[in-house]
Amino acid sequence: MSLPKHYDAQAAEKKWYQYWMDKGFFRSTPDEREPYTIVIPPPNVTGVLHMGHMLNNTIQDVLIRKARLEGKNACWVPGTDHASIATEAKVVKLLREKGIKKSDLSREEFMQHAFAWKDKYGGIILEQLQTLGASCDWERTRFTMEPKLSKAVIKVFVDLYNKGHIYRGLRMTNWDPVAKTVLSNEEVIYTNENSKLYHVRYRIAGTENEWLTIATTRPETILGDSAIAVHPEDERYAHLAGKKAIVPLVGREIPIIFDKYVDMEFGTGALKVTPAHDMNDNEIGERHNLKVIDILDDSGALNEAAQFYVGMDRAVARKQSAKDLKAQGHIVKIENYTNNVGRSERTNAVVEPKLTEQWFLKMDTFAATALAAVENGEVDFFPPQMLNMYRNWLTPDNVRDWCVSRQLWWGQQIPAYYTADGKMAVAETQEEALAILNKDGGSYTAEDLKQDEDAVDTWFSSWLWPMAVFDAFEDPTELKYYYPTNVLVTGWDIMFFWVARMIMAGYEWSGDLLGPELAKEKGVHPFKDVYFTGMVRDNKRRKMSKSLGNSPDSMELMKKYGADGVRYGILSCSAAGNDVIFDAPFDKKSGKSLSESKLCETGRNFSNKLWNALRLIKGWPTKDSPPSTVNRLAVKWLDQKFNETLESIEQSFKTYRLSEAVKTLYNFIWGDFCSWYLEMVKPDYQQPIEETTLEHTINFFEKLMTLLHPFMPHITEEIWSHLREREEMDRCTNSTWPTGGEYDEGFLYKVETMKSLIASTRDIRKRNQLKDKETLDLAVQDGEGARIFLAEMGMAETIVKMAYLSSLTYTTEADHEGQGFIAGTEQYYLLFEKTIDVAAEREKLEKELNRLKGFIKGIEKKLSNERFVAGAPAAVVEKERKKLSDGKAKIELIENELFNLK
RNA sequence: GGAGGUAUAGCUCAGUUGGUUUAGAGCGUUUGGUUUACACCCAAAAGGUCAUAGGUUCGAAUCCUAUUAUCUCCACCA
Repeated sequence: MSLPKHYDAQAAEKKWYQYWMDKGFFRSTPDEREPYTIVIPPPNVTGVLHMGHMLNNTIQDVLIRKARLEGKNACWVPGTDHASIATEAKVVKLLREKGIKKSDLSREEFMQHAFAWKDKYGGIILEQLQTLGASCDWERTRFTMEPKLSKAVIKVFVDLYNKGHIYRGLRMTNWDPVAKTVLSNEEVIYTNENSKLYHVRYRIAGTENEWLTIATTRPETILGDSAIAVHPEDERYAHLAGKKAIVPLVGREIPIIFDKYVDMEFGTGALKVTPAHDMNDNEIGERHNLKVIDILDDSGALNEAAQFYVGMDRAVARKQSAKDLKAQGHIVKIENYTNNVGRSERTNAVVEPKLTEQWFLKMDTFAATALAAVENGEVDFFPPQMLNMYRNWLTPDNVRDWCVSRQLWWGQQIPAYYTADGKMAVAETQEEALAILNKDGGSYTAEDLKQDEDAVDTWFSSWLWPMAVFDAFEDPTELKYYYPTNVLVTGWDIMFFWVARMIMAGYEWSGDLLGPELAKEKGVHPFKDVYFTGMVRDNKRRKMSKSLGNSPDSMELMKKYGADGVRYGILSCSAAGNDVIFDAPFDKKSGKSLSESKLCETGRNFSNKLWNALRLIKGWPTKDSPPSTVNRLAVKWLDQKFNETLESIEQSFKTYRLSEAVKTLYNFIWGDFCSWYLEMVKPDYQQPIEETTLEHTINFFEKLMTLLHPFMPHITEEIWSHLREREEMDRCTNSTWPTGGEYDEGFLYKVETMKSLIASTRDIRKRNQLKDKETLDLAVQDGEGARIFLAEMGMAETIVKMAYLSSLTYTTEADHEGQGFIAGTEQYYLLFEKTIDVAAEREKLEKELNRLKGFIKGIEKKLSNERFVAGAPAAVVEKERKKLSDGKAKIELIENELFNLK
């Protein structure tokens, strides 16, 4: 059998993913095993896989695959989110391109278009996740707007309403006067625009020539003024307490009020208050009980209430009013000014603040519950400092009621029904609404009812996700097995929008669904741990985004480096919670990101390294004879080193330090296994290896593949299949996670000393232009330390083999040709004919001597401090003493060497 | 304006409750290599006053305070 020189990731990845799917390895149904559950943060149904998804889903896959290897019932539920605003915007845009206006369509017609579009283009991202190797149970794929999930949303809305948590109220919203609709915050784009700041003077009522000057960018709204506000501590205006001012043009008298909101530094320090047309003015108006005078109609033109310029557009009215104010002597000055103007994403119209009726969810008790859940440790955050941000958001001062209504069609329609005569009922169905309305003898019919036009906020469906994916609101059977989920993996940017709200929902409903006993036993939190990933940024620290073009094409990356290579690349640079700098270079011409990455290249090279280690082993003929001492040492060492490494990896997993875990494995496999172990046991060319040593080697390789499998599933599966003859269900994917064992730190340290000894001989060869293969003699200064060190089984033989020596001998001579060096605490001489550059040699040794002396001085200072010896743990003191004696031994060696150098 | 994070080698980052760390890895750089597994490789080297200034401690990259830089979220810019 001959294996090609390079590993073909493309072919292997496709083959194995199909195999896993065919064998149902990712399928999960409740059984007697311990469950390990993750629900995917549902990506936007119309989205494509970007770097953030890759990071996020690779992490989830690592966790779920590890759990599967540990024999747990691993269940990873995939799905997509309907993302109401983004998707509706896309559909509206698409329809517009076809010449269809949303306003010409009925709700039903629009929804048909939207669903058709979703069916055609939606879900691409799920296929892309499969390319990445995501081991989701695809039979469980859910969508936040599918009928069952929508039903749950409606049920929950009604429940909250009946419990008194939901109310309807007026709220300042962003009004698009062209589309004549309310916009969500996300649909408003703010840019700095040049405008003018008008300083307008108002006459104080009851005076002839006393004025108060305000600054405004919108003089036309003067017609809707209800007050003038100044800061309560502003001495310039203190005398105006209780006075009134006269609004120019209309001549209305308005109070002068004092409010801390006013910035004394800005303009004149006096602010005109127009509660109907400004968010802040509205709040001031509420505090001071001011009249709300709405002077604009739905299209942004002035209405009757304005008295002047009626029917004129606000922009035209602005210029006209400025002209008129000037003519009447009210304009003090006009400045050029740059301010932040919000425009509609859809129509580019300047957004007008407007009061509209919205639905709200009271947050106070929910917020307290969600905060307590994390503070008392029922939910743990990783990294833990994320709790600070969470606390800050959920503190009562910062919590605002959640506006759950959105002026959109793509979403669950709010289950509120109105009658023409102003009655309202909230119910899951129209029939139930009728029943409520007719309870006291009414006689409304279905024709009398009009359902609320708005849809609920997308988050109002996603907050149920961990319960809804198990159809908990219809039948809690599966919930009882899988809930609470083990971990949620998500970005910290949606901590408040999503994470906190899922916790709220979990505490609100899962207790009832699970029943009191189970709820007590398992808890009602939706997940035990939350692992916050960082944002993926480019090498200029900008958030990767489509519009910037700074995100590499994820599919291209996987094509180039293999899914395993990309998984390695993205994981290795992502410590929990820290932002991820993904170093993809830019094309200088276009400024676009190239689909290249050094990190992914490292991952691909790693796959190739593994592949070649396999090729090496497969090429070895075997013989039936007892293992050599070198091979016995190699096996003993790697076995213990494996145990040590496994322990460190387990530790990293416990705290979700996945990048640490994968790097540890990388270093162990590449460095210890390939560069040292395999080189140690490698037979001479075309010579056989002992069967027992080969068997040990294959065992090691197998265990390593299982450890690496969660990170790089395809290559490990491929290698697994070549290592031995396999049954069809005997795959790396469902192999068994290895258990650790004992290791002797002293022994491992000895081997490290051996490694540095060998490295020193290579360094000396290189410095002296000696060929690596040229065999030389090595002499070690005879002494107890050297005798003990070299007495270790196989040690001397391994040094001879790995350092290309002809012999390793003890010496007592002080003077040697060749080059001396220290390894551990022993003095060695690599022997060869050499003219020694005494000056250079002395300089090098003296440098080292000085370093060591400083080192010793520090330790001596420490040890001479009684408080250290008394206060520090005994083990620490002992370690310091060892450091001291080793250091002193080395100093002595160097001083001897210096003495001998003439 | 409110809040939070980050600052360690040229770059990207580790450094887990302060103590075998006068500090590690990968990439990059330099040097050597036609070693029959791998040049997607092998061997080796150089490179850091741990942002700055104080403090706590027997001991600080690690804890505290201030400063500076930088990033993010929330609110807003009359």
